[in-house]
Amino acid sequence: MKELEKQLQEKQIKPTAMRLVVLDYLLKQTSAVSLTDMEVSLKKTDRVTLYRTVKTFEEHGLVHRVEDGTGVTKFALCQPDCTANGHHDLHIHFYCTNCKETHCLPRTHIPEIMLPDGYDRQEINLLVKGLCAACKK
Amino acid sequence: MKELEKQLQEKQIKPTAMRLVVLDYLLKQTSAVSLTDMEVSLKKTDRVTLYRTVKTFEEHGLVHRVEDGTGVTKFALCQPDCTANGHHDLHIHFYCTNCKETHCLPRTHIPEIMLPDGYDRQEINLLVKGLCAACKK
DNA sequence: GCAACGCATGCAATCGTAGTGCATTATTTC
DNA sequence: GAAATAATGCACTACGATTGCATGCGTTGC
Repeated sequence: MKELEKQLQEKQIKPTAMRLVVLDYLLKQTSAVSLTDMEVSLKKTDRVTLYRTVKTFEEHGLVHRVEDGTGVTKFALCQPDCTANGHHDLHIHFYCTNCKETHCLPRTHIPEIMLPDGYDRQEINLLVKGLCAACKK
Repeated sequence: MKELEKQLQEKQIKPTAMRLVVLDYLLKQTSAVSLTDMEVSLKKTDRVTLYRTVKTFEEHGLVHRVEDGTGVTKFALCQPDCTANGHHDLHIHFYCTNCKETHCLPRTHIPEIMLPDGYDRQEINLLVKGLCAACKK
């Protein structure tokens, strides 16, 4: 359990009981989760507290927001090199149209994008939809 | 005005008064619009009717859905080669963090994406966030 | 040890968008 | 022109995001 606390403190997040529970939960996930997912899995937790917890995590570079086109915001743990100053999650997000799960594909990288003159890039979001490896079988 | 009707009929959409108004509005836009945008601009229109109108348009390949990470669905006219059988809007969508507008960049194209083994691609969504040409000045 | 402070938590409530059901109106077909 | 079909408008529901406020808890200074 000390390990969890350490992870929070490395990101300058005070390790409260709630936060440890949420971090522990996130570490166990294989796909990005919505607030509702968390709320259902972690009984006895208030939705708003979860909302603020992941918000804190996000602000400190521990989780990143995943937009998968469902209109529901999902969250997943960041790569270790993310900080409060900026996220570096330049990987592909994959939404499976069958199982409805959204996976981070951290081994992938986003190719160079050419923008028209005058456009200034700050962030890139690449979402691929299709069938995941498990559902394709 | 006959021109508008023709555009609808080419996509097998019956040209009603409402639909002509919506198409006319969409043709005048330089960025993707939300239902609320339409509702505000087109007075006297019911939100649900708009909702169903763009849904019809989408099903017939006249408009495509734009996901810009704001959680609000936006719509923009398709390229001419889209049909009811499939959209071919493989261009970049650009969300300006300053003016909050979302532009289609039809001249761009999405580079080849390498997915891990087992993943089956059906659709790609590439969203770039930053400053648009107008806001960068 | 305790008082004061700040931050975290939980509850209630609000807001905005998406979506459905149904009655009414318009349009097409014969 | 009447019947059938499709489109429209209104009422209402569902749900996620978000804020305000009161309470709880942990830390610090004395």
